[in-house]
Amino acid sequence: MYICIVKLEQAIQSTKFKNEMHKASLNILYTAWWLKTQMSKVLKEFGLTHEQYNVLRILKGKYPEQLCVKDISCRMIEKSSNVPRIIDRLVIKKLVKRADSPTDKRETVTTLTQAGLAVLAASTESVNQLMDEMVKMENKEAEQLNVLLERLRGTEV
Amino acid sequence: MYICIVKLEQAIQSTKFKNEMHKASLNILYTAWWLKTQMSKVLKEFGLTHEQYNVLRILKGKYPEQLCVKDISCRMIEKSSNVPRIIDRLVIKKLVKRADSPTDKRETVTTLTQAGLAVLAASTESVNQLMDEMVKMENKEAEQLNVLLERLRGTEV
DNA sequence: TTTATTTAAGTGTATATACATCTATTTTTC
DNA sequence: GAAAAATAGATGTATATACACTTAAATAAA
Repeated sequence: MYICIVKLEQAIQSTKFKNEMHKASLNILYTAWWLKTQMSKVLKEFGLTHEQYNVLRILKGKYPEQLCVKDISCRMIEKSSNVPRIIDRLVIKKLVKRADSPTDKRETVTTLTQAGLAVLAASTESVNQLMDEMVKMENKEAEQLNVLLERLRGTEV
Repeated sequence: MYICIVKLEQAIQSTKFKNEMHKASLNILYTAWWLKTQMSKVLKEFGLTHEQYNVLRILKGKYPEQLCVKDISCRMIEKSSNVPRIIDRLVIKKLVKRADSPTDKRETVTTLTQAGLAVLAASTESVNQLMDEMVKMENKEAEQLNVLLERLRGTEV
């Protein structure tokens, strides 16, 4: 058991921020890293990486439908993830199976195996349990956080 | 010019969230990816990666002091970054110089070169400009966001 | 219908992440 | 002061990221 570093200032040993928005952007990057690290520790027990888990969840969302690489890519949180190679590794572990698309010969379609469903169910339970233990936040606060994050991103470039 | 995807639901093509906290965690991961992607586009013009830029900023924070690898590591946003190899690449580009520590023969100390200072100044200006254009957020809102992010992380494990 | 364009996915490379291991020091302990 | 433990950093490997490029197939344009 260890005490988590709470304050950003402690976490990155810095107190000099240009303004609150600058601090917020570092805070988001740090919090994302923290979330991923915590989750990865749990997923490792199931032999999964964070991104492999993400692909399995996406496949589950449409199960038993078969999804092509593009359909998976556009649902990924990190868009630039290299989905074909993540699928390669899931195929080796027999958690998904891949086939040629019947309608478009360019596409390959992927779906969960029974093993994939089982591993996903078990790992999801562990991840949810971790989140419940780790994050003590009121529903109202989480709602507010969602609003602020979308306001932050909500603009044209 | 393109319209950014604002809503998380659109960005990851999903509307099924366990609860607001689950949505918030995905929202943080997505927003962090979005911020890093936007910043990396700017940094690429200076031949820098996001992590190389982070190391340069940390060195600037203590300049002209020389920092050992450990001092840099503990200030990184992503703690597991492999600082020795990031420094390797910055040395090749002649943006930093590395020397043996006079006080501890195990340590190597790193400091910015004049070129490093110049590249950092120019790239920081571009990054700040991007952030100003991209993120339209009131100071009060950013403050609130910081409070919520730290509440999210503020717990024991 | 033939060519041109677009699209889907796979491949290659440099960098980064995550983690384990190794070596050379320094510090601690006896 | 010598042996044990801890620390700093380098190194190796598998996976992921970011981006450019290739190939095959589908679609659009001529």
